Amino acid sequence: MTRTGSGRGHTRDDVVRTALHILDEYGLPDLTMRRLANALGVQPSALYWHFANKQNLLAELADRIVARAAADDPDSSWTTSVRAEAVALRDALLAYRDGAEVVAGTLALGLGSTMARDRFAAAVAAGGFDRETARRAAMALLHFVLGHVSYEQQRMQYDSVGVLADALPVGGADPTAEFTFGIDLIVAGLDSSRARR
Amino acid sequence: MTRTGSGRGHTRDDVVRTALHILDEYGLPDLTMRRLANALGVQPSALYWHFANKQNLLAELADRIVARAAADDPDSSWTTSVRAEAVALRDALLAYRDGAEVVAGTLALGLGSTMARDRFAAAVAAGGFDRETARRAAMALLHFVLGHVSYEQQRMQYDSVGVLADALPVGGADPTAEFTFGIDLIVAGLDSSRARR
DNA sequence: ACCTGAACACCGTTCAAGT
DNA sequence: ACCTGAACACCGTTCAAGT
Repeated sequence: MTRTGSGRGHTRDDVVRTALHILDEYGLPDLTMRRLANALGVQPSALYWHFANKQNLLAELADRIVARAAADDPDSSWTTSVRAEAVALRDALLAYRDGAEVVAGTLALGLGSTMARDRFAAAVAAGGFDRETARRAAMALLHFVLGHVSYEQQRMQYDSVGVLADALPVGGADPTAEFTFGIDLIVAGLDSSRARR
Repeated sequence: MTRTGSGRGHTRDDVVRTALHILDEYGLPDLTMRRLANALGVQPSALYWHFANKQNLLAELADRIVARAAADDPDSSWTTSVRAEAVALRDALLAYRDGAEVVAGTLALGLGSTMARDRFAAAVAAGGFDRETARRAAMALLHFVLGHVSYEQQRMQYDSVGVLADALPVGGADPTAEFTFGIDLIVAGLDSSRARR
């Protein structure tokens, strides 16, 4: 599967694309180096020519997943553009099975997905906030988005396997509404801190 | 290690306490069933008499970690009590290595840590919000806290091993200030939605 | 430039059987 | 009530060597 380029062997890009395919089809727990090697028709050890370790591969996946997020609604108020950024990121994460967990898992390493934070920071900064405030707000938004979507995706998976704790219809039935609610809370918080200046 | 009760063998409680000790000492990746069995002087298979699987064990750990969070500042405004709840939860998560990840990982299952959400919901509800709003706000708070502290703890671990991406002093140097900032944002957002009614 | 073969040091879980 | 022994079906990673 996925042989590109003119040379004989696989490209780093081949590996990444096959990995993304496995991720989306079978989920993060099934994305093992051995399974990936198998899908490429190659020995597991071959993967270590392309990537130093699994963590680095996952960081690359995280970058590609986040890169798909495109909000771009210029000439709109900073609040609607922050909201648009959040929705676009959520959509990008939802586009791949376990997308949020992959991104969340590599965030702390500083390897993948600096992009998401930067986009949030830029959108907030357009509201006239200083750089430090924009950075902190971006992190808060990011933590909420990653937390929410991870939760959302874990639940999808769990109740497709039917393992959800019995007495728990507790979670609201409308994830999108809950997501919007959370984002609006943070945006409103920012806006009120702006008014107070 | 840790033998309690009158009978011959280990208690479920012994297992949990030993697991918590390994978690705190060596971190989540090193908390394996085999290592845990070893610490108890028992075969790995013996653990499956006490717990159906590892996931259930982790859920129990999550419950214990969260249970330590005690805010209890009665007769204070709902905003300060939400803040106190958040700080107490963060402290509880920080009390064990990888505490946030353990709790975050079992949250979606509905097994462990319903307690954290309920405490937040109660604190918010004291502000006179309807139940649905309180629930959603509680989830937003929870996602932020878990995301923030997971990030915080991952970074501690990573740069103790010296694997942090080189060009990345990007993260602010004061985690507590960033945490407070995020919580204040959400609380302010809630407060402004209250004023608008 | 890209991969094989073989090994090392691990995982979680099941299940019959023991005391 | 609590555990053993043995097995099953896996992991990520290293490293010399091959083409």
